[in-house]
Amino acid sequence: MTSKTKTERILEAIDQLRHRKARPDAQRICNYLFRKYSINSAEAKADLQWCCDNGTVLRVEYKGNTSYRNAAKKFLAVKRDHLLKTSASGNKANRRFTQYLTRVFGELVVVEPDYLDSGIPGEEIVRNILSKDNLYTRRYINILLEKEVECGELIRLENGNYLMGPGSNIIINKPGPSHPQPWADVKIKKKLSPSPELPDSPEANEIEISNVNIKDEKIEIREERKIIREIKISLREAKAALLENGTRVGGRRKRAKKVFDPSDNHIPKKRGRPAGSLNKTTIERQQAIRSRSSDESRPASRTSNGGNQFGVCSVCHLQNKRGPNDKMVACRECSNKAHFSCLNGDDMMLKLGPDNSWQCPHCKTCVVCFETSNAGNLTICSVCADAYHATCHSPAIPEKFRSSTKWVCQNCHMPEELEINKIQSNMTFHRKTSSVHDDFSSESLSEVPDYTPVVSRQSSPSLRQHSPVPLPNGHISPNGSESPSNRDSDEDPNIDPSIPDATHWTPDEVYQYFARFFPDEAKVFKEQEIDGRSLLLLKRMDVLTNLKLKLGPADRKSVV
DNA sequence: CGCTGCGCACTTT
DNA sequence: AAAGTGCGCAGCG
Repeated sequence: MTSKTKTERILEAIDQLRHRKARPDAQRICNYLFRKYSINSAEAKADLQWCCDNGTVLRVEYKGNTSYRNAAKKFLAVKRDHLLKTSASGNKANRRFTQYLTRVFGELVVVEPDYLDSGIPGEEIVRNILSKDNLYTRRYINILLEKEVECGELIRLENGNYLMGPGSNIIINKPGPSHPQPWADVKIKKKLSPSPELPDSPEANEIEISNVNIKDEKIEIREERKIIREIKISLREAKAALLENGTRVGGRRKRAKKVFDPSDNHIPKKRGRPAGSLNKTTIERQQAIRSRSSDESRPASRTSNGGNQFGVCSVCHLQNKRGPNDKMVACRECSNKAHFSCLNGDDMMLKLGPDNSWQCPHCKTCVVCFETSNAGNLTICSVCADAYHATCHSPAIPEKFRSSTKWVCQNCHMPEELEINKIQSNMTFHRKTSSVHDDFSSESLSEVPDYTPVVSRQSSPSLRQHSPVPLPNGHISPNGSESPSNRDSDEDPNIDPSIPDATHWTPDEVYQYFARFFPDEAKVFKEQEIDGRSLLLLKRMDVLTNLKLKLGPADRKSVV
């Protein structure tokens, strides 16, 4: 088994030690690797460090000493608890079909072990079922497959192929002796959470979904992806075993417990530490050992904790920092990392999100269907960096924008009625036709019925038309001469009264206002001659894309 | 003597 | 409360 990767060897060592109830510390892991693979201590430690850095192994402090954990198993346990709570919500698969499917999987996997790796194409499943009997129509099979995916019995991989989900046992009916074969029973004790939009059962309604926000959903999706990775790893192991001609893999058989004197059998044998043996002296001893060895252990732990700052950039493939402030950004989904500076290019697939989180091109998913680019080319919004399949976006993304760096998604797109030209022409029109409000400069815009809803309420959530405001130079803005109480009567209570009314500001007043907070950026408003009204018409997209402001990660927040 | 299994106290979830 | 952890002991080769 020298073909094992270093990660596999390390994980094997950890699993073995855990199985033995021995602490999986560096020393024991090294011993194990030396015994089993003749790997020297230095190399083993380097491998262990490598595994810690790439996240497959977790370094933990437990009971005062350092242990190493199989990250996958750690994750599975946490997720299992979480999902046990959530899986109570209805949405059951067709039990009969699930069993049917399980059998089909077993058969197909025996014919083609690679299916354990790549998943089974839907068409192959359909064909197999159709060839057996006409219990199901092709259409119905597809519907049932969809349902299996939704309830987690089946998993659709990124390539569109299917794997049996964590809730099911693949039964591999291998010809030959029918002795139990552990590898033939691929069990992963997990349940994928049901599709969020599905549950409509009474139980599901009891679940508080009002607090579920987008962030939670994204975390959920990320975790589900990790589960899929776990399943793939487990299946790969099963495949390896299958290819080994059915020989058992894994640890030694447990020896039968020997009872030397049957009369002893009922007497509880005192083993291990006596009660409360981990007393103060033990702890103190451990602390003493720790403080003695802290000089050697600290650098190691620092390396692992600081792992985010190191690693190879998946864009430029360099390991080193490229400048004093060039941090590594980690992909939200996988262990890929990239230099912050490498993500500022024209490649939309490498764009950071507005919250500075990043999905590498491999993990980038359509925000509608959550499928990756494997399910079709993704078009990235140049404002919010969300990705869409052309047909997932509503309306469908026109062909000419599909590889464009200028496309803006519907969420970020300025509504047509807000386009400045139209508003301006609207204003001109209003000026000419209105007999009541013919002096625009002295009127609050909020009093112009066909203008207000568009501009003051929608286009500028942060700057209002109302309330007199002391300008930077001390004087009150023109409409401040009106009685505030008068205007407040028709005011949106959601608008913060501390936000000044910029309606009638001159470009210079706009500049002065912003100069107090953003002395450098404020110049842009002066250069562009943006007066109060123009300012109110600005949309987030304009600020981000048209003002030529240098919007670094921190700046973006303050502008939006 | 080192590896392994495991009872049970302790810790974490 | 349940699950995870690993100390410390005993058996084995």
